[in-house]
Amino acid sequence: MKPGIKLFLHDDDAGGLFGDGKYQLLLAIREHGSLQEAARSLGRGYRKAWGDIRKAEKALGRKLVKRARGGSTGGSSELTEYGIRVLDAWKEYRVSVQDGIEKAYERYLRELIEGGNNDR
Amino acid sequence: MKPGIKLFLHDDDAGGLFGDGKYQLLLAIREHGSLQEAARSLGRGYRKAWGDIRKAEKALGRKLVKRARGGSTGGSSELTEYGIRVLDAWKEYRVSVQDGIEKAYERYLRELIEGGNNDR
DNA sequence: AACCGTTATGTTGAAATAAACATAACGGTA
DNA sequence: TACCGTTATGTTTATTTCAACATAACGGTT
Repeated sequence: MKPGIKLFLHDDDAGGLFGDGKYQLLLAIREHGSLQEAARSLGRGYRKAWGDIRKAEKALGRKLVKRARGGSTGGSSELTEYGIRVLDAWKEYRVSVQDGIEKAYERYLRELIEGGNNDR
Repeated sequence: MKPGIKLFLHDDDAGGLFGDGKYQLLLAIREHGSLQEAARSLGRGYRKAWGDIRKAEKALGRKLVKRARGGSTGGSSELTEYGIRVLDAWKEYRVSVQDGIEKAYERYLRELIEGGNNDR
């Protein structure tokens, strides 16, 4: 039994505009230079991945990925300057929160949840 | 655009063994003395609520709610001693994490996400 | 111009999750 | 014993979410 979290950005109504899933996608795009490859590397299907970054960009009102199609390579995708900044910032945010959670779990819940006396 | 979280306890495979939803349910049970009423007050349907506490109890290996059926009142539900402890601990845990998140958001993301220069 | 791999979308199917419906069991009270 | 409101479950339907399938557009290369 362990504590888990889901982190995301939301805009009142719609949920999940940005989160760990999209973060990982950005990461993979940076690494592979292609949305197709990025999606494949995450086992996620291109269609979904494409829709995800589209949604995130719409929500943030800024482009995260610079995409090109055609050409000898078929096309490519790379992060925009802003995309890189978001990627890096989210990483720090994530780590910071994760750290806080583990400490809080330790302080408030661990003993109660995992603690010994199973009277019933 | 605001930061959100979902907190839960999980056990490797199965997810969502305990979380804010079940926390609120416990809260409502304590307040109303009845699972029926608790569910109704949360607009959740008795069947689901019942299954939820069942699942949580199984996951934690302990009873959270003392239930009785029949009698002049028809029946009743109240928290066990352990249920109360879990309830209170989760509340503190929740608040602590929420607080940490807001600080982390401020530090790492706010300006980037909500910040002015919308060049594109 | 034909080819290739990637981006760009619509559409359809499958799987997980939750809501809705339907009964049965219980046990004080009248 | 009949009644009532609640707990206890099974079952069936609706909703939401994601995977799968299908095509078109693009644009350097050959």
